[in-house]
Amino acid sequence: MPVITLPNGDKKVFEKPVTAAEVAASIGAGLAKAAIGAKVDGELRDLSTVLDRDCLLAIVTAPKPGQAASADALYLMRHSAAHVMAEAIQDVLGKDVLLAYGPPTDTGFFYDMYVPEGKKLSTDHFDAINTRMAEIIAENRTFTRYEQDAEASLTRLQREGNKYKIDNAERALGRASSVYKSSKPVADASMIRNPDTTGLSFYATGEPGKNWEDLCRGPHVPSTGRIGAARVMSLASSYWHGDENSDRLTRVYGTAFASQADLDAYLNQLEQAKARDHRVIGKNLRLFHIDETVGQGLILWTPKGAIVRKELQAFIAAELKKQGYTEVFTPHIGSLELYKTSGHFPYYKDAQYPPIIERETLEALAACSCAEVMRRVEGVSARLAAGINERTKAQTITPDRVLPDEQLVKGFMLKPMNCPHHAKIFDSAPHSYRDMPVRLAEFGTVYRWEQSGELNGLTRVRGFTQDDAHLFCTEDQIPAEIQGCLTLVKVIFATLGMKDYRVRVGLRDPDSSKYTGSAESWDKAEAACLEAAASLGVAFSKEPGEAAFYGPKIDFVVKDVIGREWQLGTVQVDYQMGNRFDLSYIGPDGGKHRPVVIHRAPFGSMERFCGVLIEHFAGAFPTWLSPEQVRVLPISEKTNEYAQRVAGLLREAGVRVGVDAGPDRIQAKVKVAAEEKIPYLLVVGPRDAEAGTVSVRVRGVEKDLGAMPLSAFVEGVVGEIAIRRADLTVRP
RNA sequence: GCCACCGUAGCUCAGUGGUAGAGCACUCCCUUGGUAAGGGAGAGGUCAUGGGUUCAAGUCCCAUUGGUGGCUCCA
Repeated sequence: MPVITLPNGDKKVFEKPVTAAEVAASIGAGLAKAAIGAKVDGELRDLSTVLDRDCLLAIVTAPKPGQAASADALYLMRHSAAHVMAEAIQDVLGKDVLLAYGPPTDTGFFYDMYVPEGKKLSTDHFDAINTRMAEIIAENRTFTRYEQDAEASLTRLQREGNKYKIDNAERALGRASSVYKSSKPVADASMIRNPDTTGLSFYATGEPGKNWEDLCRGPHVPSTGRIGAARVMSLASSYWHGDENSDRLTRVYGTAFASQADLDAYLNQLEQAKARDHRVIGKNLRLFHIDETVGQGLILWTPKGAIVRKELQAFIAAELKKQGYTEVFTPHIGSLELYKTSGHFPYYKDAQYPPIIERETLEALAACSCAEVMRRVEGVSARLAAGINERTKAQTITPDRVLPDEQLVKGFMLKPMNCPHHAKIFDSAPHSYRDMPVRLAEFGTVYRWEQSGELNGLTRVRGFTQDDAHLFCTEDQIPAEIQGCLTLVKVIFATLGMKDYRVRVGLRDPDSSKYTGSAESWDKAEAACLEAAASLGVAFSKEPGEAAFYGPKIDFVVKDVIGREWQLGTVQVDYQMGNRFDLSYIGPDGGKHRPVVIHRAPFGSMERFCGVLIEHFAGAFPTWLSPEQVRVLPISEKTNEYAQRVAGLLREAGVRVGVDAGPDRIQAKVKVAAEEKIPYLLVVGPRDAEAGTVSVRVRGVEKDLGAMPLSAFVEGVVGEIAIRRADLTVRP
């Protein structure tokens, strides 16, 4: 006698077990018709799920026309559409395409599959796949769930010869995989585990034994017709279980929506996003250039982009000054020994440009074997090893890396981080506890050997300038310093009108012993990070196990126009660097103490941050950031002279101004300037020349706003720039 | 780095084995005008690079290089 509690608190009592569909029908015909799934005690289930005990039940419905679909409804449709797409692909390419794993995602779904040798899935197949998917949806076949016990299931999968599904099944059953030795955990075992029985569930799209079937945990919509609209989107590749040593699979992305209109709107939105892409805008507005002859991932800042970057940097620098930072400059390279001391080399050598070795040394090494060269480059002196091992109280440098001095290869590295240089600056003078914290800031350019496939416009590059600083402080000062970093973030994001970011607080994994520093220190630092993050007023997540081994951290993450997340900045507490570099300050007791170091680059790099800003503003920067803030447009060449006078006055006032003195008509000049997203256009003709006025047109306002005295305009625009206003406010 | 796709004028792109094209931008000429393109002419190419197949290659094949989307990675 199940008692079903509905979301509004109503209770319904049934004499015998009922399906969720029957409950929906008992509530109303309209609900029954709209129902596509059920949420039982918070878990998404098929509508056909039998309810045989007391539970909370919410019916998941397809949205009415014009209404937004619920996340649950989209999940059901997309999970179901993944089956439909898989069937369509097998119809088009053949049954020997082996299905592996096909979950819903935020914007659709994908299905990983193995395409046998000799066959190829390409975008040329998309029309056929889409057509077939539409047919399957039109056939409105029922999603039929049935269960088999473990042995029968495995026997069946063996017969079908799909090792991926066997692997899935074994993992779902909690057994070690007999097919794969991958050390990585299954991506999401719950996708296929049947929570109710010890067996496994299968779904037939139609009749079991007759129509297409797949091992699947579910749930699904009742029938294919309840998927509003679906289509295949793109091809990519993936590894089985995300393990690059495992099989390479073809990942087919698709998406589904409750209606064709929703799908069209989504596709349209993707189109729009493309126009906001910083790579597109950067090219159109001539902000930056990447040249293959210069090198992958190396940004050439063209004059206009250089202005944006410079203004942004000046803004950040001004805020740092207010917070008591002191600026330093350090070179782009440092000796190998420096990075051996910090530990970056050779531990992160794969992520760095290879060492720069002097010509004579290189010639001497020419006779050595490759392995010998590596050994001599990566080796350290006995003195250095002893020092580090003593200070870190561990065998940080193993004996096999210690070589006699004459065998060590000396050389330099392009710096992958600024901290070793800054540590050396700190160490170059004695420090009293009275001087702490020491805040060393530098827009420091670093170089990292990112994998070529990861490079992306301004957001992932190989040479970039961090808004870096290192705060050398006492343990007691950590909370205030972290708070200061976050205040800076708040001020700058607020000025730029950026609200769409999230914060991750990386905490230590309590089970792990890999961390350095005492438990009490960690507790305090973690508490300080959490408190500071909470004070920002945006969403933040605690991420246990995500701390660096040397301390907890706060990361700032933003999304680009196509939904990819990029980490901007980070604030990291570091208990280790003081040891590696033997840093100290004199305490009140007259003795030496280790400073704690806070690494902070809240905006990450100027490159990535500018990329994000370009997308944030869609290239329409506020006046203070705009490469060209005002453009004067003479009506005809007869007023060119007046236009030049206007421009001269603005330039004298510190405004970046241009003049379009060409032979075009005013309509053409306005159009061109609008496309270049210039904040203010001043149209000047004989009337203005006579009266000493300018006719103002403001970006985003599609008409002439009338004339105003030139002096008033200058005053207005200069004021707007001075306070870094986010919007355009000067009006006649 | 791996997989797939792509690379034609400064930009956006057409060109399915037979004489390299369009629009915009650029230069010049006409037009001297009041708010999203007035008109005309001209110039601009080693079709990413290198090799191969072919009587003939932008087009087909191989390699390299760069880009895009994913995967993996990201101190």
